[in-house]
Amino acid sequence: MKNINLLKNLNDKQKEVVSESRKNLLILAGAGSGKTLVLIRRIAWLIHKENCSPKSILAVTFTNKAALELKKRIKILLNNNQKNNIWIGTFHSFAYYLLRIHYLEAGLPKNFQIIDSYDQKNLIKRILKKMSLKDKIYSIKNIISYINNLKNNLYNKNIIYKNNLYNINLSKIYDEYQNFCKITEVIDFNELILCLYKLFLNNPNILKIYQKRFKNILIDEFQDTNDIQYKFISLLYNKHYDTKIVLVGDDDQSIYGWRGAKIENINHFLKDFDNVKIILLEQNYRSTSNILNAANKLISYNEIRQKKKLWTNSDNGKLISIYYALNEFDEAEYIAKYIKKYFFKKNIKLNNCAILYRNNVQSRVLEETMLKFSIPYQIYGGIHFFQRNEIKNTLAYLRLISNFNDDNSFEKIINIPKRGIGCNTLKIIKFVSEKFFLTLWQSSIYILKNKKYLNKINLNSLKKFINLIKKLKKNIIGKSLSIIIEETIKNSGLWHMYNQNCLFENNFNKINNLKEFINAANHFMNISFNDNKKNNLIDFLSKILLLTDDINVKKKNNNCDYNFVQMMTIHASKGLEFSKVFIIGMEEGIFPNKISFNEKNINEERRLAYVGITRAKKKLTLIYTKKRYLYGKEINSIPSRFLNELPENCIKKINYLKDKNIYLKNDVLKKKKYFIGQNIYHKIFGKGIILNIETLKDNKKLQIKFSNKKIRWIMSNYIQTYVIK
DNA sequence: ATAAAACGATTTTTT
DNA sequence: ATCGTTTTAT
Repeated sequence: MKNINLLKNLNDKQKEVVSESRKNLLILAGAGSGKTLVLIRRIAWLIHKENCSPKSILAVTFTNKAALELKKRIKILLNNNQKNNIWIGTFHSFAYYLLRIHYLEAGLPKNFQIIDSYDQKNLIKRILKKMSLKDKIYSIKNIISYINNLKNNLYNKNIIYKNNLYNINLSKIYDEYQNFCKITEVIDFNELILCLYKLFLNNPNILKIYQKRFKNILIDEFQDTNDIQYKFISLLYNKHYDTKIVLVGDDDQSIYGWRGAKIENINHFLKDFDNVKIILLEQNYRSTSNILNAANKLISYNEIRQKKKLWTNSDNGKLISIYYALNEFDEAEYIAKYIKKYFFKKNIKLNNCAILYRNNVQSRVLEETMLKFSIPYQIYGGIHFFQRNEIKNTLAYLRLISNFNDDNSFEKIINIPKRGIGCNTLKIIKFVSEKFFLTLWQSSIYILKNKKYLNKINLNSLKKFINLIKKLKKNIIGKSLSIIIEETIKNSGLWHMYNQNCLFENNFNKINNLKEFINAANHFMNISFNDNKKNNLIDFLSKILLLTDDINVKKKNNNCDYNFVQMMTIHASKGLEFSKVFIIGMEEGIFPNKISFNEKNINEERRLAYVGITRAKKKLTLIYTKKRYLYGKEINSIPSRFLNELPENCIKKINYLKDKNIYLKNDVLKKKKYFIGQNIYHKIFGKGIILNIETLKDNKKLQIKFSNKKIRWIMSNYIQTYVIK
């Protein structure tokens, strides 16, 4: 083990990063410059060459996925199977872990729970209702950014906002929000980090323990850190303990400014910390010269940036194609035909091919077209697994069981499945809760005890609900997590509710998601923070919000394993690479997005384009259209300004428009016709015959008898229905 | 209390 | 177009 050469196959700059001794480092690592490899080697170097204890190393990543990858690769490099005590994780999981230990000093309840942005949104809606403020004026988006801003500025209300009525109300909403979190024992994602920051600030003795321990701090994706995270790093760093920080980032790939990330933190670091050495990793091992030249030229239109220029030893490669499509259907078909031509005929794995887009809505036509051409694909993103309604409902039951005072969850499921507790009953429960300063649960108990406020029927419904929750809670004792979840889903009536209408495609998926959730429970418990193997429900419920996984991948046309065209937003593609990349919708208003038509945001859009382009290894195709349907309207497209910012000698224009006009009239505009008795084929259910047709606004609901004799209603626009010619 | 109809907004998304 | 929310009708 001691013989591994940690500098093997590295260029000079990379070697410098791995072996630089006892200095604060700022590593500006361009796309495809071997950043992760270098980070891993550096960690191994610290342990083997500088005799640092693995315990002294804190490595912070932007996502759990990245953390897992880092852990895995370090384990392989260090070639040991035992736990190595290196702390690798996100800011949030680090904060969570420490706050569970120091909850008392942090002023948190022992069983505090975490709320995600979805819960946060719901909570704000409820507060607006309670305060009778119109959420059109006080938009949820503004309120969330107000809350996050305040937390980023350590609750200092005086700094940013003027004293007008609007801001006074915002401030009131904020107080309500914080108060509500306190009562129901929950904290949001930002508060996690802020709480730990405060804990350290107010308890120097605790801070000292961790300052002494973490003498090597490495932060990946530094351009994505926000204010409070930066403040936190500064606090944890103590030069008197010889702490050394390595920050790795790329200001050109900063695409999360809208979420509060501050590229300026790179400059702050240079100013605030002593003895910082900057190392540029500019040699790219991923792309051809043409692709890199295009990326460099494009990003040079951003004026304020750390000047950095990617270069490569590889040859020019193919020219970048720019295809001018008639509309989004033509756009998708061009890609489908290309894939058929180059990937199918030559038998190249489809995983090497990615289709990237600015907005998720753009994936729909792609999806239809891939199905039409029988090309297997995977879509990343869209609605997150844990934000699906059926999962959220299950979570709400589980949370209410573990904390009766969780008002958010209480309100969410009080009438799911329907049990005759409507908004009037809820209003009364709320009224009583406000009158006596009770949570919704306590208020319900009060109402039941005093038999006041509600009539007999409603009283009875409420009693049934309260008893159900009590029964569910009793039932979990001594059982394993997946059993708890399964029984909660079944006993709560959720399973029955979704299963009842299982004939509909939607509910069929929901039941499947619930099954997946039950299975996932065990998997999640295995990913624990360090050695903490406590398998209790409370820990699990917080963890799944922190340790989100890639369950939200949608696979279709699954002919063979691991062979799908990859489809995702450009944001989601960050950190990945593909031989062949298509970027679609290169049009003003779409990319750059029309909401970003101001200088600051245009720069971020440009960085996004830069990220997209640099995903490609061998061949890149950019597509824009003449016309496009968007939100039900046809618009004339204007080519994206980014297309004009590419060097002429790297690109090749393709324009088949003339031939396409005839083709379109005959094919794309023709709508499918269905009739009773027609034989069809469905991608999941197989062969079937149409029994009944119900016409809706623009699509049709088909009742189909499948070969297994089951009868289902299927929406015709679900496309999995194929007409057999 | 619940179902149907009208209305309206509409980027990116991880923790 | 589509999804979520609010209003209106049963």
